[in-house]
Amino acid sequence: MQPTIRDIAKKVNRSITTVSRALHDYDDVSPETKELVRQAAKEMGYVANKQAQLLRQQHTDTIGFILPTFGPRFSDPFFSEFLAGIGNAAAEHAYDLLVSTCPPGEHEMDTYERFVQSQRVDGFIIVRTRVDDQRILYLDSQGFPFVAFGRVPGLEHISYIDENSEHGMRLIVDHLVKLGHRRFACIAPSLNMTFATHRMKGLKEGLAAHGIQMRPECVLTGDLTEKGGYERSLELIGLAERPTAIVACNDLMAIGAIRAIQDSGLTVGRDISVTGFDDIPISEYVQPSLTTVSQPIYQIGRSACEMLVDFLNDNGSGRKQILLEPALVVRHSTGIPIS
Amino acid sequence: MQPTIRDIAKKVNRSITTVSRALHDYDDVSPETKELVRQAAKEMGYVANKQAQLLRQQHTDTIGFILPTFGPRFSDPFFSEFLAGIGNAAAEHAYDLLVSTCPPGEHEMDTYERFVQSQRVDGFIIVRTRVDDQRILYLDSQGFPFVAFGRVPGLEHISYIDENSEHGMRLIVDHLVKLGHRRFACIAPSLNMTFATHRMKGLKEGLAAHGIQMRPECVLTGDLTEKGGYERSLELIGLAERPTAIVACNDLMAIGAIRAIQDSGLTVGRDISVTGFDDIPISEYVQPSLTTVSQPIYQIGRSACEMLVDFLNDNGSGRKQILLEPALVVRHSTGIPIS
DNA sequence: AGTATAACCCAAAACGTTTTGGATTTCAAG
DNA sequence: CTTGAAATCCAAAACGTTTTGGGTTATACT
Repeated sequence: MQPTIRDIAKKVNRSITTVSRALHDYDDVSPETKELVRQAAKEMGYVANKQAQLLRQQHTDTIGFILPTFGPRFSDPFFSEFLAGIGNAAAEHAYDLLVSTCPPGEHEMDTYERFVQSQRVDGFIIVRTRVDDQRILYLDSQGFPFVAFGRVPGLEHISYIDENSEHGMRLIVDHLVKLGHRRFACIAPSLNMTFATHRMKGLKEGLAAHGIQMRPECVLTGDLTEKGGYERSLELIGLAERPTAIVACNDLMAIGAIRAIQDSGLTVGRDISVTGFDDIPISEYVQPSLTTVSQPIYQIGRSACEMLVDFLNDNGSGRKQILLEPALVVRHSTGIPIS
Repeated sequence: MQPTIRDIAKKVNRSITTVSRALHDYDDVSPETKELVRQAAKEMGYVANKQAQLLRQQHTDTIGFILPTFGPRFSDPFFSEFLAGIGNAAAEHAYDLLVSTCPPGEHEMDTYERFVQSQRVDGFIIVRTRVDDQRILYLDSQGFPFVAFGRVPGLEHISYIDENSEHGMRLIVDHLVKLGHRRFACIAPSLNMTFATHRMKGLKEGLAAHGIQMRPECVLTGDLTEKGGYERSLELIGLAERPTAIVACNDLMAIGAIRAIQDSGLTVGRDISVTGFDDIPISEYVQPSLTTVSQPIYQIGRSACEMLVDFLNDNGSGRKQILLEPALVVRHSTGIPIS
């Protein structure tokens, strides 16, 4: 059984008040008493009961993060890196991280409501914002603290960190156009994710700037997995007027695309160029290595967490919106089109 | 401000005792009162304050999981899938998941001690067991509930779930030998991870069964990342008597190996065959696709969590050791050696 | 001597629950 | 009418902290 503050009090012959205050270094406790208490606490292996402490203090020192898990084979490296970021930042600021998993839709909001109403967490980190994002609408309406990775249209006041996907996509387009590409295709995620809208906007505007337009049958939507990228790419390859460049909206789908092209007997970077987005570590190792746009996912996780912690402590000073500039990473999945 | 049980009591003109008991469906509350209370609770949007509830009940309904994060670019798909497994299982049993991140070594034990002593979690899930695993030694000595993914030598009594890596490796060896391979090399993880010892044992015994022995310079240790696999493979390729098969102890390193072979101007599956271990989703999509051993990571996460929950509820009946049989997945990174 | 100040200490309340150990009422049986 | 049991209810204690609102003593100053 863990010793309590009461046990220490008994041992050192002081009141529990004094013990508590000694441990918290209040200055109405004599140095000798403080030393005495600290000594005893250490000897007895005392560690404060967090539940009790937090109940009294009326906050939780924990931040919530709900993983939007899609299928059972949920293995997007994006998330483990992001999680590492918030986890480490949280640990540094003595916050705990309460993680829940929940597929988007249906019971998702129940999970959020349960967490805020039962006062289990002080704030949330929201990832992959959506267009009509119920999670954010709800938290915002409740005045519950959160920071989002991703903007959400129509809600400019919320705290977010995001990368400038429009710009990232323009970098990709410029790169491909410079290589000589004119026939573009694209594999987009479902457009209710805001990052998808930004990437598509950047893509279309980038192309428009060069007087290029994608034909409607050339833009398909995939589910962000390799499998999705693979299947959509086969469709694109089968098109009468075959595209020379497939712009995938994330690396995983791009990797699927590479594979589809190879399975069709074509060569990536010659017959068809492929680009990704995210620069997950593996994209350097696939063959050919993937031209993509890098975003510092770990760092974004860290920053998101730190923004939230700042907010919880200072009650909301500090910068609330951050937009990161991405960088193009040219590798070998893109080349001069042969046709 | 969330309403409390006291507010409900006032509203329905009963004591807080009765309200509490009504909400918990005790049978010393009249049906009418129950209905009344429930109605009021719903109207007022009452949700129990979890901190208070748990303080009183002297447990936490949360399980702890500490992610052993190596570098900042921590993006092992293994972990996101495993996490999804425990997360979903925990949610189903109304447990929360407290996740912390901590690089192995140094302060790792502090993190564990803090969690158990501050009574923040009811039990732990431990992943990637090590040979002298301080975490397990500590938890076991404290009688603190946990289940491990991975056995640990000398501690047969602990609750664990593991897959039969020895067998998995023997499947790989048999497959390669049947193809005609005799010159094997291997990229092992640090041998203080128990899964590494099992896999190496399986590998060596499998080879021995065919009268094959690996030369010492042919077994190198990598850090489980693509990068590590790539670098170690370059060394192996540079060897005077070049191996015809590189057995990597996980998929990520295998993917690095594939890349290294290709960068050296050789072809995978002809000049050198490569095998992985884990069957992460991407291994189906690299080129050539990876021959590997599949283990149901998501399911293992689920089971580990369920074992722990069972233990916490029943106080320890039920099966405590599970060993899963892996399956060989033959793809295109292995073939008949040409030499 | 009286009083103000500083230094140190503590009892009790509070946080929001659950549980303990009855108390009261009702009603049927004796 | 008394008794016992069943059906309802509740005051208070408890969980382990932190905070409030003081109290006591010693010292220094007028």
